[in-house]
Amino acid sequence: MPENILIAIAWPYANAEIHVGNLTGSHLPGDIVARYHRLKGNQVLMVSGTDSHGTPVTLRADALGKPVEQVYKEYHAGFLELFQQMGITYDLFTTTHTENHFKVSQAIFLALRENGFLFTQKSMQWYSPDARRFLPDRYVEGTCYLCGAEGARSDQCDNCGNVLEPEKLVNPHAKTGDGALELRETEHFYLDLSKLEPAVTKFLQERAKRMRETVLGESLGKIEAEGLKPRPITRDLDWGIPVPVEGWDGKCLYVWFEAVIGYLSAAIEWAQIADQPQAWREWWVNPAARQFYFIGKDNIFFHTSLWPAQLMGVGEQFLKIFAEDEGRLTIPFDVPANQFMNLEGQKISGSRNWAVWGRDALTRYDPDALRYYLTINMPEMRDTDWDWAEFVARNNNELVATWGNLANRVLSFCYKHWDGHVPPIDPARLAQADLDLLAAIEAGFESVGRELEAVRLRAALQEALRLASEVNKYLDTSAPWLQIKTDKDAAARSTYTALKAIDSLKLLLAPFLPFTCERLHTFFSYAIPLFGKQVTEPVQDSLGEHTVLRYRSGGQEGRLPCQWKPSDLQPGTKLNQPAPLFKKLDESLIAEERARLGK
RNA sequence: GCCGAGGUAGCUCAGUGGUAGAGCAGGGGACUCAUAAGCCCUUGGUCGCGGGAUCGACUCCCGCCCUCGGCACCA
Repeated sequence: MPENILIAIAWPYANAEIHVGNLTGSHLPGDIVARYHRLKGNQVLMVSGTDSHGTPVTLRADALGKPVEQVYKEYHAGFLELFQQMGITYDLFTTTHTENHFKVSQAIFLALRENGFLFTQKSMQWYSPDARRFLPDRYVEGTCYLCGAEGARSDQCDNCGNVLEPEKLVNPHAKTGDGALELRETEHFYLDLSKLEPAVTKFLQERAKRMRETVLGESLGKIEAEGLKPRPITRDLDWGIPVPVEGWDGKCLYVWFEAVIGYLSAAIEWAQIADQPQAWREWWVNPAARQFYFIGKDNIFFHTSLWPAQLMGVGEQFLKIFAEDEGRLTIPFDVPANQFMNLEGQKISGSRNWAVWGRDALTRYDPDALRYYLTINMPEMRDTDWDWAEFVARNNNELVATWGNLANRVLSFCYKHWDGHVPPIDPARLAQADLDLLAAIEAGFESVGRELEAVRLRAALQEALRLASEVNKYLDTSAPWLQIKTDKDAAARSTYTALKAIDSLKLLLAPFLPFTCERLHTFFSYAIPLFGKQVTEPVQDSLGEHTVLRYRSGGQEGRLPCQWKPSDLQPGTKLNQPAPLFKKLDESLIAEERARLGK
């Protein structure tokens, strides 16, 4: 029976391009797991969108002298292009600036309020009369009242590391250059996380066995040590989602509160666009649905504590308010957060251009070459490093040599000697060695599948590559290029065996290397593709127009049958002219790429 | 400062209370279907440092050093 799998991926913020660290951190692992479950025939919904609200976007817009909406839309358009080229197959990639997301977020807010998890509190905030707005603490600097260091942020001093009370900061001034600041009173809504702490603790304990050490330590360990404290969830801002309460004009829901709600609102928008308006419930009002959240380590708190607290806090109220219906929202199954990827030994930094940008890299390298390196080097347990020499070495020694060359050597040998057909053998006459190899490869559907289920993607890819190596060893032993000189039937059997093994490996590798596996799939002349197509389309609502990225499955009813099973390659099948799947990379590019960094 | 994760062969990483593992790189060999790829053999490590309980630890406990993240108004 097909399972419902929600693949939820961190929402990229609309003030920077996406780099390899972002890709390997969340978008790529999410896509790999989504493709695996689609191949298994499960019902997958993979969603994310551009986080378009909040102060950083407005500041960026001010700096560029452009309207905020234009700025977020420019980044959004770039994201859509990247995901299509990289094969990140979102069922819906939307944005937080939609009428639907506004409604859903406001309903969550009201449901939490109804259930008594919100309260209001007044506080003093720095206000810029010149800019006519309150400034976030992050944008106010001054002298630390504890250690005397200059350049302390009003909420925290980077010199002594202490958390500061903003109103005590000495000589405060705006980082953005606005004139004198004054303290003004303001009022905000707070989410009373302390009331939800027992529920969050239970939620984490129930998942402790499957969650990564890094994720659990960062959340459960933290709560046990410090507890959960109330957090403000509104801000003095005009770019965002209005607080749905009378008399609260000029205030918006704070971005971290509303951005995570996007996982739910995007599912609802997807259902509307797909013209099955109730379909989102299969992932969101279904205790059996499994939700996976792919994020970076900087985001752990928001996804393991805050978002579950919001979901559990709304109880049955959300569905009552939003749909006049009954039921509870599904809570996360796992949050396989990744660590960070550095670049040539240093932290990735957009402002210093110490980065490998996704769209730029794709102008010079094939998506599967990038996907391979980003997966085999994924920061699952600890930070990893993108090193151009290693990229070239792994591409040439592993991807091309072990797998690409294997597919090419067998296909071209077969194509040449059997006139473009799979050797017409009698499968009943296969030798023990042939059957042993096929059994070893077919066990991969279990072993690779087990790693993918547990979201251990490096291990899964390593296992698939190890199996490819088994086929190389088999070929060396059976040596069909020698057999064919003396015993063409024997050569036909070993070539058929190797072809069938490759046909199975193609599926095991497809979640990781979708473009080349799809191409290999066509060499075998299959009628049904492995994967569907990505399309963009405009959507109109009361806020205007936004463009979304969607995924269309290649199947008749929008879904392909289960293909995650061993090859059933028929002797005598017509093949298409094969060609190498990957390119060897020249070592000279290492120096070229390194020269680009930091400029 | 506090909390958390990590520090294992030249590189990237896996691992466990009982004589240290893989891939790549380095060295040697036989072969030629293949993108000079593949296959076989092989050299590398006092498992961050210092103590402790144990018959015995890389693995458990304590202390320290280094790297990274978080610390709730950056997402």
